[in-house]
Amino acid sequence: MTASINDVARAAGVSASTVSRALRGRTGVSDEVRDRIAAVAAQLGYTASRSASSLASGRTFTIGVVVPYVGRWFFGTVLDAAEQVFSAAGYDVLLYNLGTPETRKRFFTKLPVRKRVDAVLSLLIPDEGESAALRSLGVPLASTVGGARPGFTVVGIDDRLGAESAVRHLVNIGHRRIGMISGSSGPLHWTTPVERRRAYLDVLAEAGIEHDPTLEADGDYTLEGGERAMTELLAASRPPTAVFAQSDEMAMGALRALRRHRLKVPDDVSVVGFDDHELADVIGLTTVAQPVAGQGAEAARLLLRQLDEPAAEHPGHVRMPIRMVLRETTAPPRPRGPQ
Amino acid sequence: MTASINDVARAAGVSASTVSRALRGRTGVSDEVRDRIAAVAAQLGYTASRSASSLASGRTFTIGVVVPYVGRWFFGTVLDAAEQVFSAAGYDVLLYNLGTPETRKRFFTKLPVRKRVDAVLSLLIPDEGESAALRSLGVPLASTVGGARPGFTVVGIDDRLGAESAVRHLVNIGHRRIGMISGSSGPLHWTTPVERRRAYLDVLAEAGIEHDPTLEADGDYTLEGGERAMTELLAASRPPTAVFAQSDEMAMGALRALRRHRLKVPDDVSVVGFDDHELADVIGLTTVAQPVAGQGAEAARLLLRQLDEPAAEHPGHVRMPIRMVLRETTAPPRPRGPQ
DNA sequence: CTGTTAGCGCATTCAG
DNA sequence: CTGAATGCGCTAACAG
Repeated sequence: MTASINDVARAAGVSASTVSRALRGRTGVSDEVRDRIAAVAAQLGYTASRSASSLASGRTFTIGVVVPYVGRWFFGTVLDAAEQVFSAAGYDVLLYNLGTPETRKRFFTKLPVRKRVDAVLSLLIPDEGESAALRSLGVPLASTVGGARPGFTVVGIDDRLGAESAVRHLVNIGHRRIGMISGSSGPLHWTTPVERRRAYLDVLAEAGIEHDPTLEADGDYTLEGGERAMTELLAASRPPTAVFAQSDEMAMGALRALRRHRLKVPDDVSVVGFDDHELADVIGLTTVAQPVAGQGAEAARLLLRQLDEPAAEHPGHVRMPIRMVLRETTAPPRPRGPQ
Repeated sequence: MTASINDVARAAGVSASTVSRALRGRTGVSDEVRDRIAAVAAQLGYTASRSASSLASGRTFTIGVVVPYVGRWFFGTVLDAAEQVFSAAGYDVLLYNLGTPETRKRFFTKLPVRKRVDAVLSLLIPDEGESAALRSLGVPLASTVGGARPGFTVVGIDDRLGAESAVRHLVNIGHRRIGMISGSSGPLHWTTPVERRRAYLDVLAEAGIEHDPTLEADGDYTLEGGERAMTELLAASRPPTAVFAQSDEMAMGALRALRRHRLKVPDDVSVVGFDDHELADVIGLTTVAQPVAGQGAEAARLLLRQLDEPAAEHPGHVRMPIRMVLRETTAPPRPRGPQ
């Protein structure tokens, strides 16, 4: 089949170990021999078998990346940035897309990454058991979601602060009936929606607004879910004049629902999202911007650093900055609300 | 470290080969022994090392997927669908994100997938040299983009037909000054924009409309590119009353540019896209819908089939259906055009 | 049905 | 600076 290290050794008139040393840039090979080997290898189209070198060295030069759903803009963007960092450092990426409960369960019970990767980057929040499973791999772990977790380097944002800015903005421009579309359908350990909800409740309380449970709906972090949730909210006896959606995709779903109900944004209802999706600007969506690609790149970098300097001290939790972006989907409520 | 096959063998009181056979469901192991081995393996948390088994068997149970840009909706969606098919069949996915010319070049010269994968799915169109490089791997190849290529199983759509529908729609509702935002900045072998442009020219000719080169601009298949391109078109001495964008993302960029110029869509300018992006509906974009996830899943399935039955006959080119989706960004031109 | 014997292709000792 | 030996963990023949 394809050339092996012995083929190269024979053609270059040296031993296999010399080829191995030469090609990996190890010291102890004369320049002349190194050049000759490089030339022969190139000519034969030789590439070391990753399986064989992993087996021999114990290193795989592969990073496992676990994603809840690659197709979603947020995760695709994080993955994109992380992959660039990894590949620039010579690592390959093994992708695990865990969209359904079954695939997720299978992944964590079978752990196909065992003995296959040097580190794992998780774009989903593992529960206790899943965390333990990952820790049992004995490799560096990082994550770009959720709060601090033992054994993980977590790169994230201050969800509480972000959500507070969003809701406070609505309060500041005069809204009192403020709804929320949350993304809480996941397991309990998924802290993001919990944090954002707490911020919502806090800001309402702080503004002296009584909390109305009929103003909350679950949007499942999807466009369709956001649309359904908004429809629910509109069906309330006293619908909201403003809505905080915990993600831009849900906010866009809400906008669609509003359009279907022939309600004007922001005249009838204001909408604020979270993320600063690449299309938020096209739509004119007011939102809380977070560095999505930045978090992926940073997490990847921290992971590589752990691989390079296993002994050094490594941060457990890094927080990246967020900022409020005002666009055209929010405005003061009408003198008298709809209805 | 972690348990090896010998640990399991010893604990179960059998030989390593029996463990190997038992765990892989091969025949020739008594049920009693099989159960015992399974129990011991589970208890020890044993998973076979992929490196070792690949080295011994020659199979990797890994598929290499080459993507130009994971963060883009189109590719993320294709990848998502393909990954699901692969993982359901027990294959892992090695992801190569080739966003820049450098990473792309490095990938095709070093071919890190050599000896690492059982098959390759390409979501980008390789040029002649790149195709040859992939073919040299000696594994089944598939692609979801571009036209038929030797050595590849290509799953795609009829780009010509799709583009014709889009432009014809604009002609049918009365437009005569029809611009196009293309995605042609890539290398020449990228046939998609070429096909779509030919369709554009054909439909214009068929309608007796003279082609005006100032009505064409390159949008680079990105949102920003689409915006720039639209801005260019608006600067023409006689700007278009309708625009065909070769992708929804460019169309969205065009919409943004139009908004910035305070032009109404579709009153002042009609816009039609291509893809049926998940947000096209939110925005009300008229577009040519293609089965994006469907193409990824189908390509993955065909690849697996080639792996299962290497000897059988395999299709070289599969075309999936497309359809025109009319929404709110297209309408007949004003009685007298803008200006 | 099960154990024994050989490698798979490479990295890593250890000599020289 | 270089080569020879050894083993990484597993699978695939071959015996029994």
